[in-house]
Amino acid sequence: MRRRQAAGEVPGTNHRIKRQGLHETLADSLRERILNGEFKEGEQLVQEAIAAEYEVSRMPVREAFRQLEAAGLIANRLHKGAVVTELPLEQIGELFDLRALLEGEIMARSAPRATAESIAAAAAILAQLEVAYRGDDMGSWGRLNWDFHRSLYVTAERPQTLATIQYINVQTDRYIRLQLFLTDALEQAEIEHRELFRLYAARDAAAAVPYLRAHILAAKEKLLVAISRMRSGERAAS
Amino acid sequence: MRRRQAAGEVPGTNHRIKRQGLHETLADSLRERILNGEFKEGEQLVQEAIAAEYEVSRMPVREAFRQLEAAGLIANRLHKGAVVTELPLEQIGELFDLRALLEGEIMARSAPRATAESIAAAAAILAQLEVAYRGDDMGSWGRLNWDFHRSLYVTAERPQTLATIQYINVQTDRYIRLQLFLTDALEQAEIEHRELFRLYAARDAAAAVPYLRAHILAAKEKLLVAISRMRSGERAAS
DNA sequence: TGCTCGCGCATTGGATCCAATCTACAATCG
DNA sequence: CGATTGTAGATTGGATCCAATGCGCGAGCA
Repeated sequence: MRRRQAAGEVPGTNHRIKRQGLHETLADSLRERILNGEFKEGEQLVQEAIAAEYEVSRMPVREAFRQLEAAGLIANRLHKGAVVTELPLEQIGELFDLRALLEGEIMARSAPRATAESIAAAAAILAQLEVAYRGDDMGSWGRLNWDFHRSLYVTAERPQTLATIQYINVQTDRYIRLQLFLTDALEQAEIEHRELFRLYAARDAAAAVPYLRAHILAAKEKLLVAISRMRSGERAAS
Repeated sequence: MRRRQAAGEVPGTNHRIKRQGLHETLADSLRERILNGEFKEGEQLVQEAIAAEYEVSRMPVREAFRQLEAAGLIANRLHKGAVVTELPLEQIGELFDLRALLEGEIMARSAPRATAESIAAAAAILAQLEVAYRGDDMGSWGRLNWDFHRSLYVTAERPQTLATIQYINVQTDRYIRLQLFLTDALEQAEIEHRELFRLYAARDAAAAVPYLRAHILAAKEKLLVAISRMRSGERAAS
């Protein structure tokens, strides 16, 4: 990228452009690649290599790395490079416990405040989610899954809680996507999503909260089994 | 800092040195200054000015800014500089609600697991805290206050939960320190800390959890009153 | 043969230079 | 006289260069 052409911009068609720095675009791309499992746990990321791949200097890569570090996806060791973080099994489980706690809490407040608009918005995302599901489009499934959950929470008007939940969801996302590869949990998730939406649209917080918690904790159990199998398999292979 | 002398290092006395990059040292210093209220809400931070003040180039400042942005203390607007974030009153309250929820949850697990060592460690920090209190040393009081709370939680062995709590505490810290200036809440906090420690040392989770929650929520109420008074005062003055 | 010291390579951290962009103010035109 | 445009100053974003650090390998010595 020698002379300024900010990624996806086409000068003639600019109606609503992105207005974000190169490093941010980079961070988005790298985050997606980590969450999709392209960069595996423990893998080292070399600034020079990434910079060459995207045809930029190392500078925006450095800044992107800092953002990813703050998001907990990589760890920067002084003068020793960055590695994709690897979470022990208990901590993955702990993240799901946190989600059950926080998402339950926010749902208790958001469901009674559901509006016609918020319900329509959630329905639209759910539809996209099912399309992605049937199309085996795992890349967008991960993002849409979070978008759906989030669409159920916005009416709570709790930005700090939502931000905290989002942070935790980023961490769990890559393991969830991994699980979708390994198990047939997707079908079950689809059913639960539909029920979750139904309860939200009915503004039935008393039913939605325990259902949501069960949804998250069930995903936790399946996931932990899948990961522990996979990891012990890897260990045996190496 | 023309030729390499990493801030606080004295070459002859290196037993356990910090091993951290300049940008990290900078981030620590700037964070402390924001939390202490030296940089007020909404105030703009100019890279060049900070760089000149610390006698470094703008580069480590840029990296430090990114860390602070990730911590939620400043906001970087593209080509428009960084400003210290300002939270609306409701969101400050929300942060305290989150703390009550999460710290209560972790205390329920950590108190029964208290060990002689963890109790001794907490007692030591509590002693330091009271020294800082009597010495009117507000700078270290802020840090010690968090250290004390944290020392009560380590036995829960929930690193992700603890990290989340820490993140939220960083946000609330500057308002707490502000409150200490404005009110006489310190004395009350000291009493509650002592009681909190007593319950933890007795491994009485059933009593400690509600007491802790009440401790946090009481602080919330007092703080919100103090801040709303201060802000309306500022508005009237301007 | 085994251990240690030192040198060289790989990689990151920091400094400096240049480009891009935002703000504000002023000049010009209707 | 007001609106709009152009231009200068300020400030950040990106590129390139240099310094520092960590690591591995091989030479040299006991």
